[in-house]
Amino acid sequence: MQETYRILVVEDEENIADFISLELEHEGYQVVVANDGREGLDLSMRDEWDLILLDIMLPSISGMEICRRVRSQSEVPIIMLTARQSVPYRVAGLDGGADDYVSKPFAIEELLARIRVLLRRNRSSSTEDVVTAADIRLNASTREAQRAGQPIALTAREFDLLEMLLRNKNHVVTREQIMEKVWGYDFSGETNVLDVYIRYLRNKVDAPFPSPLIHTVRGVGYILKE
Amino acid sequence: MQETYRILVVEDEENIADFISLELEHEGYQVVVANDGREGLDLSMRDEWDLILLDIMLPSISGMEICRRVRSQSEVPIIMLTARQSVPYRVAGLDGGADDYVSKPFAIEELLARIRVLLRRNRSSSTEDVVTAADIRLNASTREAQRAGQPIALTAREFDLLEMLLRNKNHVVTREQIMEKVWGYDFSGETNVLDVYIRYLRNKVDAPFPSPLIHTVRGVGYILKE
DNA sequence: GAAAAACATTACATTTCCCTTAAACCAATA
DNA sequence: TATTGGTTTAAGGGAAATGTAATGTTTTTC
Repeated sequence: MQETYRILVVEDEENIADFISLELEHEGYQVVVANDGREGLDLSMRDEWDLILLDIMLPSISGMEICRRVRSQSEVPIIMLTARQSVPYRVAGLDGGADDYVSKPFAIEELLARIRVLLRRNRSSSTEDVVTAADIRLNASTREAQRAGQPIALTAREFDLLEMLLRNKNHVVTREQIMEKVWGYDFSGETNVLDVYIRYLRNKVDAPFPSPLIHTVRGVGYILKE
Repeated sequence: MQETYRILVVEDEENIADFISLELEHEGYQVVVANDGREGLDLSMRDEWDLILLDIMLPSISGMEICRRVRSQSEVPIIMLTARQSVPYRVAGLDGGADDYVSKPFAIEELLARIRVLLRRNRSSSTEDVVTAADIRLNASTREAQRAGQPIALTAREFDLLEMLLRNKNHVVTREQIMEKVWGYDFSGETNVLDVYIRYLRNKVDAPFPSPLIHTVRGVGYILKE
């Protein structure tokens, strides 16, 4: 199973953003575009990106500023984009925490190659453990959960349960399997904790959103799917 | 104690090799030059380098070939050097395993910046003396701590605990992990030292500042993040 | 279509976890 | 030995998480 990489493009010039976005999507990446610095900062701070393409010249907040802010709390690869040819800016960008630098106008093939380098690198070294399905995203290393970008507060048990369902997305998991994995082996016989916790999860994960993801398979267990 | 980085320069044009070598040494790097492909291959496979600068056009064996051979058995950062402007060569270089690419003629400052990026990256995985997160700064060798420039007096245990949290910034660490790492393996069962020391730390590290960095993840452990 | 089974829902009791404070312990040093 | 700074234990409290039990609803079975 091939993971789909999520790339954030922060670029105010629309024709360039469109061009990049189109090319990246053609390569099979999942792309989101932010058209100004404020939006870029907001989106980039959510930890759902495998790579960020950042224009250095932006209205409201500069790319350098965004880069610093992101770096303070994440190791996500960042490529700076800029029209400036001047060396000092390149140096500042790289020293400011960016992983690479491409100056406009650039050949799209080179940009794609540099993206491949950074993604390849992170693939092996990253310690983050992110599990996704549909628009749900669990980060096991920070134990944060979100759906459709919205953070969801989960207790330890709720998180474990959702994680289990997520790791078996599109496959039914039996009540027994869940009880063993989430509650531990020798859980005293008659109990309905699972039902209760499924409800807790549904309240938080399904109720506020249009389409439910947690489905019960009567007589067997539960399944998470769209 | 500051580590000295060892850089291998594989470059056949002597005046360029000398120029680069001189600049790198001026920056405090330890430099070895190989003047042709054969020597470059031997050296690059033999010794332990922190980074390799590789000219793509070499007599006897091409830089690309060396790059592939090195990659097959090491993750050492490689920067390709070349006179070619053409994009396909750049792409081939990057996809062939190089981490970065600088085309001649280049500004030395940019080359230096790119070297810093790659060295910085590799260093962060191993254990470093100075650990930072947000506006916190720990120096493990002098055991000094500061936040927002303000020095903070910490006891030995407090320092170890904060260091552990810092080295795992943005990742939850469980109470068990902390107890093992900071208090040692066989710590007698029931105790709440950790809670107490978390409080001490919060008093010194978080309380005097606007935004807290130490967060508890109920049922799991603690996490340091903004 | 009634009874049974499986699951959903709700309120409530209990437990666990963590925070806080103070006091005890311990080792180094004056 | 007295003092001091650092470390650990102990105890109490509060809030959140967890599990129970009773009741309601839906689906299956006979």
